[in-house]
Amino acid sequence: MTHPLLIGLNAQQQRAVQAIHGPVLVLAGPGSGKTRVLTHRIAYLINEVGVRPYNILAVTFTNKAAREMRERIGNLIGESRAHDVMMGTFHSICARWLRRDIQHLQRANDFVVYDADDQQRVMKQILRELDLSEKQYNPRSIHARISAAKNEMIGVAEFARSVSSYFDEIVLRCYERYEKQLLANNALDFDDLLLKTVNLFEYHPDVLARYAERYVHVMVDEVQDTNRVQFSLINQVGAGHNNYFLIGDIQQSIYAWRGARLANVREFEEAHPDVQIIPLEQNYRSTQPILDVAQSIIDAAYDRRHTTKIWTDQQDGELVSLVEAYDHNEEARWVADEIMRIRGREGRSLDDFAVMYRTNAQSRAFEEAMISRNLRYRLVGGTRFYERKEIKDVVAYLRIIHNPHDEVSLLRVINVPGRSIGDRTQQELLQWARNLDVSIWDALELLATNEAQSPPISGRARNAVEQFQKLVASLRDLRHDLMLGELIQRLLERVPLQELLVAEYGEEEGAERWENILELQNVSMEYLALPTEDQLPRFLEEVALVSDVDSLDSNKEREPGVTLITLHQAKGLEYPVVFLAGLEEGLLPHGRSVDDPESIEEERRLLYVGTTRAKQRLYMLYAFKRATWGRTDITIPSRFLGDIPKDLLQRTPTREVKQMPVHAASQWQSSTPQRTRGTQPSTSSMWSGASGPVRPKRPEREPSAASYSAGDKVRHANFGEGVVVSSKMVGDDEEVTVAFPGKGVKKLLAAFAKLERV
DNA sequence: CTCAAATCGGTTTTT
DNA sequence: CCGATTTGAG
Repeated sequence: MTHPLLIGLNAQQQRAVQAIHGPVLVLAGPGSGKTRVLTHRIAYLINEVGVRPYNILAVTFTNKAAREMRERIGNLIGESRAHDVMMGTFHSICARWLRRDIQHLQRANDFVVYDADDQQRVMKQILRELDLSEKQYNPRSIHARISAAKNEMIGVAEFARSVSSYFDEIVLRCYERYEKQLLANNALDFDDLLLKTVNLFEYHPDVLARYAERYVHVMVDEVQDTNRVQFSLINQVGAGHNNYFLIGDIQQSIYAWRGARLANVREFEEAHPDVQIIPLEQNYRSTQPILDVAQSIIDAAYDRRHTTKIWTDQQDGELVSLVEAYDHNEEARWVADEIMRIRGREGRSLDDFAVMYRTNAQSRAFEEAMISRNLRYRLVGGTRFYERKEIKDVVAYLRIIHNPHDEVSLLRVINVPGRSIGDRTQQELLQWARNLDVSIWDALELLATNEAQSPPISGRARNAVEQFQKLVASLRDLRHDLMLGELIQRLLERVPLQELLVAEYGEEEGAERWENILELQNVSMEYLALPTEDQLPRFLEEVALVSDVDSLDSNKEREPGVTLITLHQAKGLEYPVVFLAGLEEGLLPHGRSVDDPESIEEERRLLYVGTTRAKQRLYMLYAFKRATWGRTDITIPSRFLGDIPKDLLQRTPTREVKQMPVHAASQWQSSTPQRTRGTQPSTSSMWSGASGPVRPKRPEREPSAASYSAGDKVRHANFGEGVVVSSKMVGDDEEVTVAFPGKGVKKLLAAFAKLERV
């Protein structure tokens, strides 16, 4: 008799669920139900094998995946039993462990976690102190280098040994200083969360032993995207019991640029000769035509050692559409229109649709098209909630309440709102603190308690600084006694941020940003259940570690909307209808990857990931012209399109035409998809170069006449009366520029802004 | 120190 | 093109 937890699983999946001893490597294609396998396996281990939830460690790629998996396990075997499984991303799990045990590394556990923005601020400060020009040494690239080193577990000392260029010399000096600074601020950056944990385990085997004993089963999803530190961590924690369960898809490896090593998988196999390798090849997600396209893209890969066949029994389905748009705006408009058509015809929810693209910047045109058609959408990525300036300001206050030595946060808000503590004063303070070898906070305290010998500032500035110190100190006094929500309330009462936002951004946007702060306060209510003194630290930790996809919840309450998302973020997700936009040379493959064959191959896999997100319908789009930075260029369709046999695609015109554009049709059909694997882009011969066939010319869309002209007087619901400065047609929409006395000049979409003529 | 004007420069992808 | 940062005047 089949066990209840195995019902509905195929033979390979059952094998994976039941492989309860020793190292297991599951090589799973897209849509093969690996999440399901992981879920059922955990439930099975607990219910049937008698493993305690507490003894299971499962690492997922996003926090969202962990949350959903926990919920599903709860449905299978009961919430209370699912509760104690240790689940999350590498980063969140390491943060939990460090919070508990970092004192073994002589560090306090009230550390704060620095995100990209904070890291950058530290770097800038360091460049300033080292007297290096920011122009010459870009803080981002220096930090990128340090980050890469940390991912490879190369500390300052080892980095020093491998310096081989002048740039490295500079990086080394910054690296040393950067580490010092983070230590002084009692801060860890993203990379430290992993690296310090590995260090902790390395230097303190007794601490490691506790974890290694506890976690009888170590499971890791998306193992192809792990970097060296993460792999070390897996090996450290898993070595005791040797019950590894690693799931991955080599063809979906898209994170080499942040240190992911495919070699981890190979090394794992070599280190464990007894490894069981279980393939999952059946795809339950997509129709055959979609998989055919995906397969043809991956089959053209330069390195075919890993290409495995995936198959489905869903033979029927629409052919994949290939669409050439005139420019990025038409591309977006066409997608929006097609969504409206299909939605009506097939009775679909907006949740069924996703638009995927290579760079975040591409989302803009889609947003505009959705807005003008009143289609609700959900933008994933871009500026995230916790990266918004006003949110970061509040968070910075909370951070110094938690850990006043956090210099980045302190300097961020010391003059927000304006307290007349300008750059000059700040630099003086900083210098003074450095000379005394104390943190800025310590320096402020010295100043406030009048213990200072020769303070660097006096008069008004000094008074302002002391006021600030008192403010923070008084809030700090409350931190253990007040619920997080109340603490934020007190903060907002004493720091007039609302007024500041209105002053800075105007009535409307100021109110919008204030809403964000109130939303933050709302989020803080989720921590009510924790003991009062734990609320703030846990909140700060999560603020730093949430990713944007995490917020893509499956909440039934929310309004349906089209998902706009980057290809990277789309990994692991699926949608009935998918539009892959901007399949052009320079975009996919991205221009930054063209001189490196390995990177090009990663771009290919990225497209593979994109195509395999689609369940029923897939559209691949490129534009004839694309505007970047206001400059419009003629494009070349992505070389990867040339790897798809023509009979797998249907060309779909973007507008009603009597006949297919002659050139486009004949070109496509006459091109023989003979692949010259890896050596040269096969499409280049088809499209680019003077000798190639002429690309279809499309007439410019006839602009319909603008209905407003300069000098017209109009009224707007929010801005009141104004005078039209100019008006132009942007596609189907009229963009009116209106000057509102006292409110400034605004660009408005006529269809949207509901202007009244006066 | 603050404000406005001018200049610069940036786009991969993310935990 | 748009935002962030720098510069110069008050």
